[in-house]
Amino acid sequence: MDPHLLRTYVTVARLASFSEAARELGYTQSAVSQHIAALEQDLGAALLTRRPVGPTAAGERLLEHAGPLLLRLDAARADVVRMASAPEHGLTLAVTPTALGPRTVAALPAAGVTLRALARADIPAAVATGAADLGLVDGLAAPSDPLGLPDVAPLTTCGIAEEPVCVLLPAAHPLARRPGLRLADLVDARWLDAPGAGLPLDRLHTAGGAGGVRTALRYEGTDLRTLATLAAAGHGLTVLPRSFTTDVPGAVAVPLVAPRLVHRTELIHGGALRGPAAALARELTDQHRE
Amino acid sequence: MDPHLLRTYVTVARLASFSEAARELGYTQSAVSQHIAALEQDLGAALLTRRPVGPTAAGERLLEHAGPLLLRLDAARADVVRMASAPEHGLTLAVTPTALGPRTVAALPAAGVTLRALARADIPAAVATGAADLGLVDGLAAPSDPLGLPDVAPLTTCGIAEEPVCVLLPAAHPLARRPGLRLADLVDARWLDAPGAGLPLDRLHTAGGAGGVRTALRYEGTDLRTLATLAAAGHGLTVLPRSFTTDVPGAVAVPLVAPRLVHRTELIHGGALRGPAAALARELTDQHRE
DNA sequence: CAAGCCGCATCAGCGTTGCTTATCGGGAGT
DNA sequence: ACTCCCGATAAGCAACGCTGATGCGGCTTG
Repeated sequence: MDPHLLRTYVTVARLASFSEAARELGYTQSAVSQHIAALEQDLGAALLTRRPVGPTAAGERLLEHAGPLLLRLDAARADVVRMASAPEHGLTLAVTPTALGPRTVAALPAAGVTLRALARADIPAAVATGAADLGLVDGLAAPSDPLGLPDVAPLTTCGIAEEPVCVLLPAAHPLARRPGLRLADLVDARWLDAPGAGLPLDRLHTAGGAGGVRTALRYEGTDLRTLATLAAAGHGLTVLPRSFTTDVPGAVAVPLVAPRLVHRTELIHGGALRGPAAALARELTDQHRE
Repeated sequence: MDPHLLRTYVTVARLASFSEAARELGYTQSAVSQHIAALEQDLGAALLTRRPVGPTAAGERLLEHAGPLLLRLDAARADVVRMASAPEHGLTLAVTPTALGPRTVAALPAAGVTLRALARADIPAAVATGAADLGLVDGLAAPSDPLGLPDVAPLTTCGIAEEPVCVLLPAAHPLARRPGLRLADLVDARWLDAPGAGLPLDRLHTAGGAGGVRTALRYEGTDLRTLATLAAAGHGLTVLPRSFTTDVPGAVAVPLVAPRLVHRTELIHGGALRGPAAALARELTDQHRE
């Protein structure tokens, strides 16, 4: 199974056309046809239906494998060349929106930094393939428990910050005066579902037990300011790390005391840390250790 | 990066010899030398030191990637051909020692079953590569929480059983009369460390907080009977799923009530379930649902 | 210290693979 | 029914990859 063949296969499957795939890959249509034929003969199974072009059952299966496989391949290549090439001057960070706490921002070098906001699931891939030098991922976890990240490649991750999480309530909310909230107090509440903002509610689901969390409004952007404003206006509750809950007019942040969850931020990097990336990583981990 | 080249690279690195690797792979020494040269040129980095032969820093890095990569490749091939080939008559199960509960044993077909006891970390790989049709993995987890398994390939897992865990104590132990035990009661106790038996203590570590679990005796076998006997003789405590704690002379099993952990068993399988494997999987999951 | 040997690199030769151009066959739209 | 579009197939050619032979450096041995 040549990765080359695999790549043309996924291209054909994506475009649903041999000729289109050939154009995109810079081959002739004949070559693509031969690639697919070679793959099918090698695996002893039909992978594509022709006319119309589409994956068979076995082909669907192969597609599920192909993505991670090619990703890992890129990751391996990137990781090795990174060790041999000269340390770069710039620094690219892949981050989830809520992973950039004030302390982290303060630690950034003054110039030459590129921030790339991504969905949390894409950050390991970005770091692995070298699209970013470092990744910052956050999430809800039990204290000192690691976040479970998809292992697309052998990456190193270490926690760099943990802080309490707060529930953001409109100031007029009956529970806004409480010193602390238990999730059980909020079983009847409506939530803001904000999958793009990095704090998925499903972690609350599983931590809170069987009761489903009901969502009032779904926000697909990544801007936390908007999210906080929505919460203040009473469109639903949301959980945020404490340092993000200051200065939200009309809203009150109440710490979540049960279940015991913290907002945890992890730094993730490949094997070779060189140049400014190494300096930043050292600083962030040292801060946490202190 | 041809997987072929990768395979010869890991072989050379493992045997620390070009000629030996050539012999094992059925190539000439010349071919192996060319393979390595091609890889090094492709990646633009030296991977091996010659005389003596050993991986460089970049080579070490590549080795870490190569294993999972080749595994995934095998898994993809196995998964696809499994969909196309005729359903087999036999049935191979990869299991951890404690994953085979009495209910599971009862559900096995009368003939044609091969059981393969493996370490838990190897079971996903065995299922992915087709070395086993189904895998049974157990572990300690919070109720209805999935076990975190290494995702070597797109596999499907579903829980098939959960049962309380018990601490196995010598009958004479001062705590043996208690109706239930908290882990906090046992901070001073000595434990049996049995990494091969499938219930690693480290899960207790993380669940129980910072305090280290001190081990009195390390048992590297996989036999639970021996483990139970050791516990009964006072060589240390151990945790076992309840159904494994009956009929241990001289020992008493006391349920662990805090932290709330259950012994969870999961069934793991690839994409194509056919023949007896499908029947068994259906039965086990149905039992659990009821 | 010198000779021999072992092991990796290099080179020339050759078979096979893999890509291209050209052509065929079949299904859909007009 | 004609035509267009798309994928399969055939022939040709270049490049790749393997083999066998040779070169060279280091380690062992007498």
